[in-house]
Amino acid sequence: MFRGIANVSLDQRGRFAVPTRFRDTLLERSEGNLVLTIDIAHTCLLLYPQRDYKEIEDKLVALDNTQASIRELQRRFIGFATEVELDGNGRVLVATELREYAGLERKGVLLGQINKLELWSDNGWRDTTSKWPADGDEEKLDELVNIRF
Amino acid sequence: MFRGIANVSLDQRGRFAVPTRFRDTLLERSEGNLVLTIDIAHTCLLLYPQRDYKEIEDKLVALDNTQASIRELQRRFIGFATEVELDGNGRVLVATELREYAGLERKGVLLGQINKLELWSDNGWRDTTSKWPADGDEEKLDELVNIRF
DNA sequence: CTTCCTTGGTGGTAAAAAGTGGGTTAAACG
DNA sequence: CGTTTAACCCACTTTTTACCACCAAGGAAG
Repeated sequence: MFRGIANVSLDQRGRFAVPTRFRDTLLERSEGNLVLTIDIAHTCLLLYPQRDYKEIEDKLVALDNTQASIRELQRRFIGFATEVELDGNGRVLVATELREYAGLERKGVLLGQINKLELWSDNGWRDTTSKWPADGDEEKLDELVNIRF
Repeated sequence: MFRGIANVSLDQRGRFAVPTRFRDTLLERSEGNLVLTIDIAHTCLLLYPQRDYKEIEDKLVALDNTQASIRELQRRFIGFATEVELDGNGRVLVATELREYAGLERKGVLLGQINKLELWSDNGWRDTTSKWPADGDEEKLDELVNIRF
């Protein structure tokens, strides 16, 4: 599945080339059907093979949406979900609304995260990374997880 | 497994030769499949035989990632994980993003740490080592572990 | 002590692959 | 209908990567 980091650049039309390292996995798993949506907790976008997206969407739809907060969750995740596919050169077109959400202009960062790829604007990514490693991370780690790295 | 320290130098492309002392172990255990990622708590990189990496990744993926801090953890560890292999001369290529994270330029230090190798920039390593041994460490040690060195 | 040979480390080169830009056609939108 | 947006495709440029060759150091043998 997906792991690793890559810098990408968007052209004037808002397209970016998916690095080949991810492309093969992507095509194999999705047969070309991808879904791009927003991350409901962070200012980045998420690119899923369709089947992996669907899995999550199904769970989300099954929730009790008389609750306003769940309604809101569905609205965002599903509302922004856009079906995309790779063009002949392995590029994905990012719709204007999605670019705006993530603050994407010319430069972005693509992160492999197992079942999906995260797409950050260069600025957004810088902001996130600049916060770590932070002092005390090690202690926090111990509280969070019990993994020996 | 891995132990010991070695100085390495990176060339213009960011490659470094794995000292032969580590190389044999590395190849034997990994069949050439290695994973290089960042240390989530320190400014150094970690080089794992793939199977040892996978073991950790699996645990990490199993965690509940609706928690922001866990998500962040995955983002770092998995997001930077890059599959690498030794070239014909026993070298490893360190991607630009990883070099940046660790502040790696021309000189580095490679440290054996049982299941992985740590790769520090010379400066990063100097900073770390300059902080120890500190007065009182012996007392702290007693609190932490019960080992007679 | 000197020379040769082996082994590890370094840099360079050329071929292949990946990425980028843009022109043209087709489709959607107002 | 006119205008804008997206899809498709072609061609160029840049980057990557595999491979080769050289250099330096260390050890063994004469």
